[in-house]
Amino acid sequence: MRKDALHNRERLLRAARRLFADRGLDVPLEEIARTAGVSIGTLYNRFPTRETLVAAVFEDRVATVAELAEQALAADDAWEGFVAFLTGVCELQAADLGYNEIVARGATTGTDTGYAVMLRIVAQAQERGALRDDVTLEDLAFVLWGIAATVRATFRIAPGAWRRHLALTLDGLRAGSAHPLPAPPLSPDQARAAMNDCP
Amino acid sequence: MRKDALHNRERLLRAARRLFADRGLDVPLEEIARTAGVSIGTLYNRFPTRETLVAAVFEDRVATVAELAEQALAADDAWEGFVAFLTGVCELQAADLGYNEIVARGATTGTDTGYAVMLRIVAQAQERGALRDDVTLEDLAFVLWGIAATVRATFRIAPGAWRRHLALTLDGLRAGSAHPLPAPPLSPDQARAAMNDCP
DNA sequence: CTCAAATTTGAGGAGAGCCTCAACTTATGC
DNA sequence: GCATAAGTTGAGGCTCTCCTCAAATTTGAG
Repeated sequence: MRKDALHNRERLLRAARRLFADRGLDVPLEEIARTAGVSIGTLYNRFPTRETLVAAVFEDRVATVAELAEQALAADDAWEGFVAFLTGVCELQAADLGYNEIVARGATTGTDTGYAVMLRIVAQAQERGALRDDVTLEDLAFVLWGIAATVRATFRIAPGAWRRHLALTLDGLRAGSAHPLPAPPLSPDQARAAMNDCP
Repeated sequence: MRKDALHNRERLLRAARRLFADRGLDVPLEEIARTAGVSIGTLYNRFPTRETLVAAVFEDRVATVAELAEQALAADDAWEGFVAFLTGVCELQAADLGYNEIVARGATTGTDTGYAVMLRIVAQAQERGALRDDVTLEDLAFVLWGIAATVRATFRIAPGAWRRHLALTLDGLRAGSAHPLPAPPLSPDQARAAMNDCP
């Protein structure tokens, strides 16, 4: 790749990172190009679709979440680890509206490795008697999804307000507070499908 | 109002009711007019803005929710009443994607009477020791908001799946399972603002 | 320095929706 | 019936965003 091309790529990523974080994933591509000081044509040269650009911008988050997961699994107290993981994911969302929308569109459960790690977190927390036995990873995904809505809503007005919502939800997830659940859990495929073509 | 005008108004409302329920509030107005067998100009004659149309279509829901609230307040078991109210609101959403989006845009907390009634439900459930003392109506609005996301996602694929999410959440709201909350609650105005200009 | 390959550029076509308004049609009181 | 106010119509202008492509420019190997 030629050096000017690489340079423009960097400028585009910087601009996109900033705009996605502040205004979400639906910023007009033309605006990203303008902010980067580059023409719309160049943007399309480097990133043929919006999706490729989004993927490039949020590439690093995959590693960050994996790291959070490792820490959760290594924690002495299973419940603390579990809470720290969920809190960490929410903090990522609270720091970046774009990442929030990625979660809100179900991309989290999309990656296979991410899925596997989260399964282990749930399993460990349940084995150690911290997390109620009847929840599945899919339940958790929806619960987290709901909190994502609160994170997004309070993004500007009251950063940190989502911590209350998370705390309330966690109190319902503790092993001690379990009451019978009224319906069978969703299969992984069903959950993925539901989140991906959410109206 | 002339009789043909009234007739067209009815046809428009019928079409809008159906399309909003199936596809949400963002259906193109031209499509509503076409479905109603009427021109776009007529739609604009009857309903100058999308908002007036939406308001007319969902007018009846206000009464329905008030009724649910009355039943909740009259219940013998305070917790049962509280649960029935939340369940009822979710069922309304599950039956109508348009109403789901209205809730998801925070219009529920908008009406003053609705607000007052919900305050009474919360207060009563807390006085009778069923609902944990540290939650506010605003907390509840966000929680319900989160569940609305699940209702919307599972709308087609797994109707009823949201009942699990609601049940988990309720287990966190019971008086018995309360652990300290990490942040101060939002004021009513803050909550309203957060929901109304949610990015 | 030269030139071909790589890259950039931005005007413009395409599609979706919103909304208006001047010309036409219909209901209704007299 | 008739006049007229009320109502309907839909083509067309407007805005926004996406995306393409032929012409102009830049890079870097030889």
